[in-house]
Amino acid sequence: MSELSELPKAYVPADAEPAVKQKWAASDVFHAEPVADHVPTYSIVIPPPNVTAALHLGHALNNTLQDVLIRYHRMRGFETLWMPGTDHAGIATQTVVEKRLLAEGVKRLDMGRHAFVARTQEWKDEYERVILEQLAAMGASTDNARTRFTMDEMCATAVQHAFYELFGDGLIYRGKRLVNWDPVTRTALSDDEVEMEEVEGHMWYLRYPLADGSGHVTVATTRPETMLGDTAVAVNPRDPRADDLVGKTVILPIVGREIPIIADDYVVMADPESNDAKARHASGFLKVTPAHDTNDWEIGLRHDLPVINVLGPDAAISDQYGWDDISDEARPFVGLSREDAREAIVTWFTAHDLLAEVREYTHSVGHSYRSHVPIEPWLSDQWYVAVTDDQLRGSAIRAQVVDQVPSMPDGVTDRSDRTGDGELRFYPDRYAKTYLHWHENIRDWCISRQLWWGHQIPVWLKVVALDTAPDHVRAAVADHAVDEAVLVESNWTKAGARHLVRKITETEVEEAVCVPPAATLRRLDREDHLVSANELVADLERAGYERDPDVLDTWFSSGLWPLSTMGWPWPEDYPETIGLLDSFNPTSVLSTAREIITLWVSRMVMFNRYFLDGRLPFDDVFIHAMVQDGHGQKMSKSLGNGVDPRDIIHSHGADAMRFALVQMTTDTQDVRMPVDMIDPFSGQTFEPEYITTAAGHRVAAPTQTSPSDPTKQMVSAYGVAAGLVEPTDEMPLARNTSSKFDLGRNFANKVWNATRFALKRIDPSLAPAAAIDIGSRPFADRWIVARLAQTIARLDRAIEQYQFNAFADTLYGFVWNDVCDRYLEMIKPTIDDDAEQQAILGAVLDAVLRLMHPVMPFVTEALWPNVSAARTGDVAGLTLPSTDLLAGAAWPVAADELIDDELVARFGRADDLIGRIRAIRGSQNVAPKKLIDLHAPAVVRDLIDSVDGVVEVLAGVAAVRDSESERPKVVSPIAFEGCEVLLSGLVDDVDLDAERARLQKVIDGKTKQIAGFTGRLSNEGFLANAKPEVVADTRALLAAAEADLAAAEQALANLG
RNA sequence: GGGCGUUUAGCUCAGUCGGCUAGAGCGCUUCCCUUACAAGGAAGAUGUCGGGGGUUCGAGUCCCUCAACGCCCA
Repeated sequence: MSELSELPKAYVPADAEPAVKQKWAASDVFHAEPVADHVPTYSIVIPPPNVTAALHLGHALNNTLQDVLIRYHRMRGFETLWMPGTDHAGIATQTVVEKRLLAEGVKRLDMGRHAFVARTQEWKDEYERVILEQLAAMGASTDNARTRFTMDEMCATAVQHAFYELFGDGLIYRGKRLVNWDPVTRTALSDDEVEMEEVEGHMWYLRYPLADGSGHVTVATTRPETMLGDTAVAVNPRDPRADDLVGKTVILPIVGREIPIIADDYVVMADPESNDAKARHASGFLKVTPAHDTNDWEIGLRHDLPVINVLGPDAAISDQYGWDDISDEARPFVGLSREDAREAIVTWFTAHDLLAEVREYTHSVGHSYRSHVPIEPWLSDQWYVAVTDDQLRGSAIRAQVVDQVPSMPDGVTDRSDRTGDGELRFYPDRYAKTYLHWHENIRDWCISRQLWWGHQIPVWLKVVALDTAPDHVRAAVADHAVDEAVLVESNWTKAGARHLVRKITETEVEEAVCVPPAATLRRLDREDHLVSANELVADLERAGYERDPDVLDTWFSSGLWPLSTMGWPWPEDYPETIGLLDSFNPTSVLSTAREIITLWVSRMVMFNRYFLDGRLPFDDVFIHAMVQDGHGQKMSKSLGNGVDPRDIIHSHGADAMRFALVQMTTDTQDVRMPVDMIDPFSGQTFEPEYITTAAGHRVAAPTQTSPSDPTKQMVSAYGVAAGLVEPTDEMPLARNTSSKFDLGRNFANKVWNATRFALKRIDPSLAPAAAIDIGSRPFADRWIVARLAQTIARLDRAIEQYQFNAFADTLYGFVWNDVCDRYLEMIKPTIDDDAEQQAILGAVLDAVLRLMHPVMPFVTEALWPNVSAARTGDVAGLTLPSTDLLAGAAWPVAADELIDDELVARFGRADDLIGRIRAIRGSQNVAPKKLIDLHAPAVVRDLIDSVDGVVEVLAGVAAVRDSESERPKVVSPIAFEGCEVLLSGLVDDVDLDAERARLQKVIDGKTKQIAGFTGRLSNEGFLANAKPEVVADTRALLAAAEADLAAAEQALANLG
């Protein structure tokens, strides 16, 4: 017995985890280096968590799954890279920092850009540290030396280079468009940052008088305040009233503007009987406000309508942004918020008897995912990526594997033999459709954000009058319409920049010069090669250019993540990244959540393929479940209902958390996680008080009363996340926990104790000389090795298919049921005197730790030195090379000949017999230690003999006798495989009535079964159509059931 | 409005090619602190597989339909 074997009686994660973490940190086992072509590699880039806040269990789930894949493949011998890092998360981080500052009474605008960015940087530093700590605490085996941040120098170079390339290729353009404007954060949002919410609003019916005084038309609108910007009234050409009215004009009330009535198919005709609420509420006349509604914008384009913007960036009525025919009547409305303006305008219409009607109307309104206020469609200059170009959108679709997307949609060129075409696979299958559908309906991507936190757009702008513009600029825009951009050659391009010009009005031209990153500029073959990046910028600014103040959408930088983290585009500038792209991009798999398919997966595929000649950023995309709280609500940073993984690690240990998360990960279902709290005063677990927020969410009340002492209070994680309370000494933070993790905690403890058992029983001085031929061993040893071999194969298959739940269940069943409940019990009587069995136990346990390691790295690594020290010999065919660290150990390999289905099946029969005996013992309350005798016919005795004492040990049988030659008086009979088996010596006096009742129950059950089988077998259709082996199986089942019935009846008769 | 899912034991969930005599963990009941483990062991009870219809020799599984819930997109 070694010194190491003195393990505590229970596994205490908090005692074991720090030392294990330290061991890993001190080694380079998680570090990956580029390798030669023939060495297999496996790689994942972490979906970089936002530095907005700490991670919750949703992140814990995703990162655990990645770590399982990473650790498994590392053990399989792949050169394995898991690239860690964090995301600056522009708008999200800026919003939380602004909120925090506001609480201190400081406004962003007062503080200035530089100071604000510095403050945000501090926030980022803090949360980056927290997040990396959380990842380490959960055991994530990331290559920490390579940790990146989306705004660090390496990533920033990639972002600027990518922008420069796309700009030069004509795939980035600037244009005046309606954007999704968030008037609170005052930035444009991309389509997928807008959340549609049902709103119980109104439909207002406004009368617009006809200019010729012949009456009026009634328009229906949910947004009366935008009427100030109306430039037409539209009617459907099929509407019977259209013929009369189209061509006439109306006088826009308040404003006095004369606007035309036009015909457009888009207009929904009024139909009070329709199923469609829109048609029921339609008046047939649509007010057209091109500046404030995307559909109206389209109508405006079709009919060449003026665009009159009546709102400012704060969504208040304004005459400063394109409204120049303001009337005296309209002037009082200027400056009103959109809400006040709505009220005022409705009042005005009522007062002038022009409000025909008001109806309740529920409709969807886009809201900012960040500030949660309604989005304002707003006209402004923004940068776009032309993702609808076939080089981007088409390439993203062509990447999909043929069996998931057999044919290309209209307008997309077919797949070719280009690298990456047809190689991208989604798991589960169905998400291939989500991805496809998104790209079918994609629009150009607005990438500018009016923020300070992020990658500032590397473009310098200048507006010049068309007649004073340089000749080459005038010539370039001559043939182009307003808003059509064109690339030109100029002194700036000679210096390495790229130069885009467009008319913004008939008399003005905007020049945009895109400057490459210094590292790119250095390498350019250019005429004016002496100009540095700084000088180029200085020259531009001297020439009157100003840098665009906007920053890029966060997804622009995260879209480059698999490239930028590996040193692209100039790895030689960062020597540690040389060779990474060749070895590890494409990465093996991207693991992420559903909603990320559109936000991120798509962009990574487009960018990676565009910049690396078709190469994919990853081969597989695995979409994992969403973690919900106990009320079925998604856990999210913004809702504040997320559970900090450190809370679970505190209550259950990292391994328990990981195991439970893996075990819950199925293909179809989201994970529901009822959350409890721990009373910091007593340590007691309790169910918190819940409240319903204004938005209708069920969350833990910000303050909670101690269940152990009603005078004491504590604050909830929700309260803190929502900024409603702060923990203090009197009111500490209550940690969360959940009984869902008990399973994992118990499992870790189980393997801990199984190891304790083995260490006590293995004598290292008794080492067998040679590798053990398992065929020469008793049944128990042969069986457990066969089960081990079977288990390895099943685990391999589960990983290959991303079936995490199957992986966990297979592991759990093997370790708990087979190794602990069966094998350890079987060998107890023999192990002390059997050196070979000790060696086999050591090998089995060694393999168990390896198999469990990807899911439960801490407890297995903690036990590893002890188990390694207790290895006294090998089993032939089972490859378990020794290593210092389990994290760097090889995945077990079992030779094919060790898989033995017959052995496993035979044990199944024996175990069935054992179960029946144990049931009798249980029902008669026979003491566990009391041995009984068993009387059986030859066929059963043969089975018992063939498993070498296993039945005797596990069922507490002293002797197996021939039931045909002697029959004891006091017996309990059971039916087994059609034989009557008798047990004696259980009790002094058998309760005959109880025995009869028990047998009668067996008889009833068997009779019912027999009826079922007989029915099936007497059905000619079954005999004719069912597969022969199914018929044979059914016959066998019937025969067995009939034999059991006969045996039970015989036994009943024998009882007298 | 369109799409994708889900509905199986009190709870949380498995159930692959249709062969099922429907499983697991927790919880519950009984017994046991048996020298690895009470975070444990042995045994036990609990099911209209959401409702209805269909295909099939056979449906938890396939099809249609209804209902409820969730997510994504518009």
